[in-house]
Amino acid sequence: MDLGLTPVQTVACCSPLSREPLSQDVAEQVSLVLKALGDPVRLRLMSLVASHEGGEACVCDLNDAFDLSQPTISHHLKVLHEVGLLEREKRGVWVYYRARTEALANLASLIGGTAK
Amino acid sequence: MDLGLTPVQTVACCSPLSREPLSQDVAEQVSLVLKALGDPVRLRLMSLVASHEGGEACVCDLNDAFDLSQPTISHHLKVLHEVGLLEREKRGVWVYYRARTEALANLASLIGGTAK
DNA sequence: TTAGCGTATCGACAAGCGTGAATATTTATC
DNA sequence: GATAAATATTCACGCTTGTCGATACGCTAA
Repeated sequence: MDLGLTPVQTVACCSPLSREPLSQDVAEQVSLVLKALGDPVRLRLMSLVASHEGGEACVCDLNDAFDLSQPTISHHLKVLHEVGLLEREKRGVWVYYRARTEALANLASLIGGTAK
Repeated sequence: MDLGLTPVQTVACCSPLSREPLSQDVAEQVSLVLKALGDPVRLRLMSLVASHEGGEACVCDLNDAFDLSQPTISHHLKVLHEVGLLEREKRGVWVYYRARTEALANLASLIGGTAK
């Protein structure tokens, strides 16, 4: 079933939790996305980026929002990126992360949705 | 901020991720719920219960759906219960778990919502 | 080229987590 | 009572994960 898609892309193609039992394969993919969000720091990072103007934020801004080392923040951003929740773009020395709002929307409808 | 509420109850009272940055306190509570769902087995358990007729299922049925020991399933159900995603009711020797669909809906609107 | 800055990677460590075997608890039946 | 069945708890064991310090990489400006 895996075609090199990121976990978030898998989320887009299935009925909500309450509609029918999740297959093991799908559950494994979706759980990766939820696990990525299941950390206070990453959840705040995601929220900071998503609520920032333009839906994107520079790493330099994000570092200052936490009492954590720069490598730690970088690590969390990588986790969110690998799972497909954040896009990464480098501009000069700075790196900007953008939230994939459709991914969040898909995840939301999988969790709480009733349709499809 | 904690008043003895379960983590899912905390989810109900805040704006979506993309609306404004999550506070650290809220992020900590919400991440507990997401962490609970961030496991393939628990995600399937949640889906099995939620999609079952009447929105509830007996543990006896759930055990058979996995290649895992009974204590392990019991453990996962406990995690989902403690976080407030599942309600527990004992009828005779059997235990039934029911999905809190409003909790799922609240979580969904926090993740993917734009309103409020 | 060198220096400096922003970001990522590596290595290591403690803490947390999923799992099963053994055991306990609760309820129904004999 | 005793026995059996359904579910929960305890304990122990690897594996994963969050964190930081040290270091490397990439870009820009002197």
